[in-house]
Amino acid sequence: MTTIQESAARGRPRSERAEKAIVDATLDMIGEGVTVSELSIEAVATRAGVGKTTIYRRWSNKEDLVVDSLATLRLPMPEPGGGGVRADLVTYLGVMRSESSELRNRCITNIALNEADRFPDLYRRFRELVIEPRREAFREVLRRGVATGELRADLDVEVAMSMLVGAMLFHTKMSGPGYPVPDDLPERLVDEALRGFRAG
Amino acid sequence: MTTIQESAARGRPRSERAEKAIVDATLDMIGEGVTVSELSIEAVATRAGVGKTTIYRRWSNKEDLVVDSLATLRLPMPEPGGGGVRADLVTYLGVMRSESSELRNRCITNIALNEADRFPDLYRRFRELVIEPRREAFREVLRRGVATGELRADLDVEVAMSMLVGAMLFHTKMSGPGYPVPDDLPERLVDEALRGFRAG
DNA sequence: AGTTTTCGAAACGATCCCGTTGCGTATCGT
DNA sequence: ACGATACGCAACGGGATCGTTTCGAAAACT
Repeated sequence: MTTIQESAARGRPRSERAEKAIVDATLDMIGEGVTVSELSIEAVATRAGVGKTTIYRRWSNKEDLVVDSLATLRLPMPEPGGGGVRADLVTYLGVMRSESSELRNRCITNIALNEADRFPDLYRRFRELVIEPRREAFREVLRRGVATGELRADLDVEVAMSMLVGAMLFHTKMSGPGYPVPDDLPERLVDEALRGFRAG
Repeated sequence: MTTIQESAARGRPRSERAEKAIVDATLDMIGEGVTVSELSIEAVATRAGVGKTTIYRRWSNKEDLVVDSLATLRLPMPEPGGGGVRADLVTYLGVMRSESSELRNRCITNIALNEADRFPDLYRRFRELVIEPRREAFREVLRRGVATGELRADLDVEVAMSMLVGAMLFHTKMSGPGYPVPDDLPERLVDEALRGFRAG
């Protein structure tokens, strides 16, 4: 049967090592704040220690390279435990906080904040791939809180999420270099917010 | 007396019209999402209908041009009225919301969010000039609320501000194109937050 | 009128990046 | 071994922007 052959694969196979180096270089640069517009294949190749040919052989354009690179980011979304809404929210915000200091994860917010207008196609794919799953997980925590009666029944989940996530973003992105986000910010944020969110 | 002379000013005076056109072009482009790195003097000159010479004669480098341009942004910070904390907060967030749709004011968040890492010097000046005054005005509203007893005495003003401003930023910047910020978001945001902020 | 400075426009050589091609070498299957 | 493919590298012509310089015209003061 002509099933999907392993495609014969004659000749020298493509180097996974080179591929990883290319993706890593791409993500690192984006994480450092390089815009998609500014990101040059030439710079990626140099940084990855790879010939331009090796990149062009795999990706036909820059946008594809960026999307594929971002797609490799499988984010460590913590499994919400049974510790209640407060613990779950603190966990999620804690992940955001720790991620903000890691180069590799900075590219998430960098893309989300900077490229929406200029690369709508890239942004749309990125949004479905990375942003929405995380938002949904966050929403789910709040919805569960409402379901268990821990949170007010009439809580505006969307507004609540934007307050918590937005506050975290505000600190990680707007504090500027040299203004580290304090360790206990997630707790303080959640406690302050829950005063108004709680039922009863 | 050799006071600060009007410097004699022989020869043809510099055109204020050209200067304004240059600054306008700069702000417009930044508002449209052009990075400081990407901003080319050549493009500014073309857009302003001006020779490059005219720009280089006034600003020795791009960074100075950007800072000076940003400095012309005197922001319409609304005078907080006597309507209480809720009204003042809604007013401020409303300004943020309406500004997000104006090209000229988008450059504020664009600079604040994107350029901190790569142009720390520019960012520092921008922060002192634009960001801090606004934050201080916002903080002041909250502090006054605490003073009048309208808000809890132990309210963490910094956290409260980050929740409100961050939520607004979250909606204006992270919703992506084609997701307009609803008119009543400021009210909803403030009402949700005040549930936890209020005294009593 | 004469001097001085600015104006917009054009051109300079230099540098960067584009996407492609050719090269010699390396690493697979057969 | 041998053919096929991928590798890193260097070079190509083309385009954009850099910061500077030169130019003739315009606009102020003495």
